[in-house]
Amino acid sequence: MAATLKDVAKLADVHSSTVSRVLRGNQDLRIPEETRRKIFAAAKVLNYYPDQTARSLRMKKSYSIGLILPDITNPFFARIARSIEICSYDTGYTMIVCNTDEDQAKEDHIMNSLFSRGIDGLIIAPVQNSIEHIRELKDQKFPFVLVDRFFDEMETNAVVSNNEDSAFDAVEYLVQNGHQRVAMIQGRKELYTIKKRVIGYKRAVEHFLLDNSPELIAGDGFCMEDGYEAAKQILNLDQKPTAILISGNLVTVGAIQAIIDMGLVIPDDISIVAYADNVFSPYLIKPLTTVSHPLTEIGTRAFELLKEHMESERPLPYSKIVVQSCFEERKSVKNLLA
Amino acid sequence: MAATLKDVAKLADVHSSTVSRVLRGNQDLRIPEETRRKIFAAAKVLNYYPDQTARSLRMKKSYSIGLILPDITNPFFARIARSIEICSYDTGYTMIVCNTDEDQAKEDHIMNSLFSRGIDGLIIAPVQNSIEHIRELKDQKFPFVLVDRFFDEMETNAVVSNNEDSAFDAVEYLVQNGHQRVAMIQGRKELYTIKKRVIGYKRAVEHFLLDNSPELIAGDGFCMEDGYEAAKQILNLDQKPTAILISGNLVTVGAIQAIIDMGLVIPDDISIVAYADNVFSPYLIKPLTTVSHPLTEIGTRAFELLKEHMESERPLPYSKIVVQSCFEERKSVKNLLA
DNA sequence: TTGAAAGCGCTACCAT
DNA sequence: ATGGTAGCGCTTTCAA
Repeated sequence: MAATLKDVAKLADVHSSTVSRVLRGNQDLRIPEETRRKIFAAAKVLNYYPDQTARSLRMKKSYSIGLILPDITNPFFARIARSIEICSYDTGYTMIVCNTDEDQAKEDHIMNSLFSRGIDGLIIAPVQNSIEHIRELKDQKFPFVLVDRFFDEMETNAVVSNNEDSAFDAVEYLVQNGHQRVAMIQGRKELYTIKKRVIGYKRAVEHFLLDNSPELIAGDGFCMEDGYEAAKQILNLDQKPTAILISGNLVTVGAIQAIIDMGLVIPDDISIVAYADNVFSPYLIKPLTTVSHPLTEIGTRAFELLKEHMESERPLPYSKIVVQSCFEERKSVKNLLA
Repeated sequence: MAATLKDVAKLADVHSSTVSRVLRGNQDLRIPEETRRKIFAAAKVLNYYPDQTARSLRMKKSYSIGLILPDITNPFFARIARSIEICSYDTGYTMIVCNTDEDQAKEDHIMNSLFSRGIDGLIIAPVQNSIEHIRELKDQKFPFVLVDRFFDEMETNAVVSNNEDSAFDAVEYLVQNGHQRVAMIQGRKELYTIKKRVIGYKRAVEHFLLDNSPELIAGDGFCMEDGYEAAKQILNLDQKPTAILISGNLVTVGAIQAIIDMGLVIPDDISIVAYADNVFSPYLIKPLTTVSHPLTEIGTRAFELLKEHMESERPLPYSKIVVQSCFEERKSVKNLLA
């Protein structure tokens, strides 16, 4: 059995409240060196570690945070989770990760379970089929930060990427390389980030007067098969595009596979720009021009923002932090003007 | 503020202990339907959720488990973590994941922190630079399960793969395809699983009377660069091998890159069998003959074993579960006999 | 069938 | 400078 404060107190021949004070290191109270020494010695002998459960109950603070993500198996979220974990570890918080699989009911259930466990704060990439439980967080003034996703209709803390701009920029880059017909394989349509990318894409198409046929936007879902099918569909159009903007790691692999299967060559026959994570790129043999997200920064800033809100006496104003995507030029885009 | 038992009791006009009994659903006590109804109604109205912290303190059981892994960012461990999380979620446990980065000091610290949080059990892929803290778990009769790694000198619960056999089998497969000089790029040398694979490889080399030059074993570490360097080194030997057995996802990518850079073609010039996870394979464009691990099964069985031990009244005997690797034949091995 | 009371281990307040 | 004590919210005996 683990030693308790009382055990230490008995061994050091003082009262348990004194032990608590000494071990918590309350500076302002001057405690004789002799007493401190006795107590530390006793704690050492008994290998005393404070019972966090009791502490949490008493202090109404658990030094733990919740992290709710779609799926930790996705390298994108794994990397964000990891950087949050590092921050938590460094500052004495314990992080509890849960996965929703994009299931709203599961998200609701997880949130309740985390609350009954007394988390001090929450970081969440919400499913976004419902907004009520998030609104309740606001109402309760509970500290939380959204990551990767945002509710445009509601002010909250959030750390998100500039998806709309990065999609616009990607198309602009293709235009500068002489492309006039640019397709998009979008990934899961109803997702916040995807919607933003599509908006950026459309804005660019309009702005640069590109071919705006609706068939140029295809795909739904994040599996390899989704990418494979969408690419086939697009490349079988009468008016084939010269370039494709692709969203999603596995979608990209699927699309490349389709291109190979159709006997086409990147970038000679078709140019590619992909939203693909840096964690993912090493796994690919083909060099790829990519738009990627600063995942470590997203995690770090989300944690810092949360910490600020958790440790503030009074409610703080919300911050929406927009991090910049990173564009990396590699040999998957042909310059048609050259 | 969250509602407490007392709040519910007041609203339902009964004592809090009665509420506790009813809400815990103690069957054996017959409580009038009327009372139950009142209590459930009150709980509903107040949106009551039990305070797990208080419950844990009282019951000396937290319904939480710890999971200590090298790095959740590694798809191998991410997949194991995910399957354990699913099991936990389904059975009402909360899982706390921590990463060691293969740092023994960090592992020790994490274990203490998890204990002071009152976890009921632990699943761990240990760094293995030290064995003392694991021995202590045994001494304390604390429920724990090792995954992926094992201490040959100590009996414990564990779920591991048959690395030695799978390496032997992989070499045998190459022999059956006519290969007589088989190299090995080993990954991080001092790792338990790697040592086992090397033993299996060496046993096969001896058994099938293959070229046993020590230069045929190369590499140390799990980065792409490690794989790249090791492959170059091996392929620059005077007596080049005809096949390589590679350990590690990124190591494999690095090795393939080196092969491409040297102007060689797989499998025409060099055959490859890789220890690569199924989660990883989709990311590769080149088809690869692989040895992979049943990650979901590893996680599931580890959790089930842990649960058995956590919920048993008396200490149970330890189980070492060996799961079978999966060999998948694809077009990266040339048949020299054909 | 239900209420009263003790106590899990800790911290913080009030004494001295 | 230190001890005593109350109480966080819950479960669980013991009484009635």
